Amino acid sequence: MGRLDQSERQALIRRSFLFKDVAQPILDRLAALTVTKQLDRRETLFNRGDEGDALYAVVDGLVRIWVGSDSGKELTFSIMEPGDVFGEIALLDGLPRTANATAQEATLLLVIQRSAFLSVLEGEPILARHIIELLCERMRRKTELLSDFAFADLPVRLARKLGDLVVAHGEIDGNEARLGKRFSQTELAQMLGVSREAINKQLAAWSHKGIVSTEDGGLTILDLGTLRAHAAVDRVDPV
Amino acid sequence: MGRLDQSERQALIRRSFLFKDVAQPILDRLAALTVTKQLDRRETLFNRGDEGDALYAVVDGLVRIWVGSDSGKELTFSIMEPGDVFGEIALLDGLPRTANATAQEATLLLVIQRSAFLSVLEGEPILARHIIELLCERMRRKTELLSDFAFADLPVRLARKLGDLVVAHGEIDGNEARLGKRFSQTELAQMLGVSREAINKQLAAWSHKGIVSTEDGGLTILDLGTLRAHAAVDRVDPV
DNA sequence: GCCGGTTTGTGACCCGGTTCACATCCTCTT
DNA sequence: AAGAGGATGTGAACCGGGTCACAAACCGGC
Repeated sequence: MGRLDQSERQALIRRSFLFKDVAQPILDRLAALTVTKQLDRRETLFNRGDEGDALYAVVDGLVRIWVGSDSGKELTFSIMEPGDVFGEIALLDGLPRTANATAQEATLLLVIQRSAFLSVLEGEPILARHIIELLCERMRRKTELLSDFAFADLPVRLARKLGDLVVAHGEIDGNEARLGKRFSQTELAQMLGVSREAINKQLAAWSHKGIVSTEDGGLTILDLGTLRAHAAVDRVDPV
Repeated sequence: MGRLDQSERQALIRRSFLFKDVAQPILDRLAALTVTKQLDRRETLFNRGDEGDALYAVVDGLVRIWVGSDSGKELTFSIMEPGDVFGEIALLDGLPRTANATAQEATLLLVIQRSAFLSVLEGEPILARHIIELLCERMRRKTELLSDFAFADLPVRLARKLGDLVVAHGEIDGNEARLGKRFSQTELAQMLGVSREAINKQLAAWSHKGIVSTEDGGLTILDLGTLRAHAAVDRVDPV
């Protein structure tokens, strides 16, 4: 992992769904205006309130998007993984960033400057379409998150979150799935907006029932079916 | 309030910020494809899961956008008022509606069919820009709502909500503001995702302190300053 | 192979908000 | 004017999760 040459950057841009179907010469121009950025684990990329002058694409690593209260609690909105694009809101409307972004682990990013992106956006209606789709997708996620917050209790929310994480970041193997140590209990707690202790106790309860296991530090789902049944309780149809 | 003729519909469309700067002939074409729809108080316009084949603009009245859990609780995301446009998510991405929409009172809507809207969208980059801005604005609101949910307790959230409602739907008069009977305690509770009783008790507490009054059925803020101070506690800078 | 920082595990206690159960009171309808 | 359906006001009991306070295990680095 390190700096990337022009053709590698082009390839990366082309891979993102956002730039699918955009004319090749335009992509080349865009790639030329792109730089890369390396972040250490825990390094912060931007903070809520900052000016939003760039769009980012994850090449390698994980970036956590979150907000904090000044009593020190944190809420994680999402974890961006390779291929994901983020930072679009402030970039598009010119207002301050709505959330913080910090690298969850050592991370390599592709950085697209605001001016470069907007000039392409102006001339490429297809890009605008993709942006709109991206925003719609994000809206749906946030709506989902919000109704979970309002309606579902901890066991249900944790079951759902684990189900999602396992698909995105784990290895599923029949009715089992391994998440390993990718996410600490503190991190899980921040995703759900609850205390670390509450997560620990729920996992302990499920562990006794044989639904999950926390052997050797890593988290393993032993009974995905039952976990998903927990998640399905009172589920508003996934839309 | 009733049906509108072509020129009135044109005027309404032109008034919405979404169609600002769109070429006149295109607007005329769009207006011609538009119909109006009258809803009674409590009438539902669409439900979560429905196909999203239209975009709506409120001409007169109020529309509540909400989701429900199957244990019967409801959470109100927003109240659309005259001039507001809604229903864009499902319209744009072609997926099912993410929320329910019901008329809060007798309401007149302008209905723009999906096909008509999309054909204009294709040829008008400026409209795409406005859509993007609308979506960004909605994202910011939802982010705000979500962090309130995660971080703020009832008094703070209620103070904030009342502050917002008073600006949007009340009459402010120096340090006082009248909301009248526009919003019942049940409706307030649904906006915050808490029980009706909790709202009642908080209002009673503030009433004793002289911050609000619930005389003659309507809600009046007697001390806007203090209310806003409550709302400002632990406020993540409004972004 | 030991030391400091992080992560996990767990119990005791507390508290905000829910749930339940009523008592008014208000407002529309007929 | 009466009655019905909402909306409001309020107390008692309960409980999910938060907070606090540790103990233990683990992990990387020198």
